[in-house]
Amino acid sequence: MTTPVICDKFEKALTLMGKRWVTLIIFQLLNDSKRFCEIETNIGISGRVLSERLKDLEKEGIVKRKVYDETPVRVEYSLTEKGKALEPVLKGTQEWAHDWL
Amino acid sequence: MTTPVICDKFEKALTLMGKRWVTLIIFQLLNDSKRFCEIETNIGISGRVLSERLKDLEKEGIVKRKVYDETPVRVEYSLTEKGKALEPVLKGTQEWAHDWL
DNA sequence: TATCTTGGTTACTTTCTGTAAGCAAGTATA
DNA sequence: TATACTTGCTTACAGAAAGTAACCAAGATA
Repeated sequence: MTTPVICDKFEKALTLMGKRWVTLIIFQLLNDSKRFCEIETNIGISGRVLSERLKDLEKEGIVKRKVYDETPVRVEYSLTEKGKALEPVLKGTQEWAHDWL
Repeated sequence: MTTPVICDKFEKALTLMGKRWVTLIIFQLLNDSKRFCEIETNIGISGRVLSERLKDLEKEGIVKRKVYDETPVRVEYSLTEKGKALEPVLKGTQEWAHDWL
């Protein structure tokens, strides 16, 4: 008989944010939109996984994708309101890192 | 020529917290110490990985381990000050989850 | 025509995680 | 006495996730 220990929404959030690269990607987009290759080189993620994560985050409504039909094609990623609302969490982590690492 | 985009400490924090199960384990210990099997069943992690994570977190000074020499042996895990200092980050995530999920 | 660009995708390898079994060392049960 | 039972692990193996490198479209440039 296990008792429910954690709220579903909170558990989902923790699982979502706990996936590798996710917080780093969101942090990249906090201040301005960025294109695929910028994020890729900035955080050192492989293109295969970055593509996967951006799709997931878009599906979650955290990131939005805008295609500019230039040549070569330009794709800009940015945060939605839901994504921007994560700023305090990241800032909190930043403070903790500053104080304790 | 890539510019350094993120502070080392912050990146370390994000990588640490971004590892699977880590935030859920810390959340388990926020209010009281727990023994191995409690954490295991509460969050549904495998014993193999829980053991690995607790060792890492102990090495980082986030979790402390206390052995009670009973039979069968009892081992209690709790947060250090450094670990407790993560509470605002988890609370922030909790609020976000409440507001946006 | 050959080459370069970006934002992907695909196939393959390596690393990580889950599953199940086993272990020590006392206690309780038969 | 022998067997089973407990916790907190560890080990061996299998499956899932991530890294690597090659490739693609489609237009711009040399």
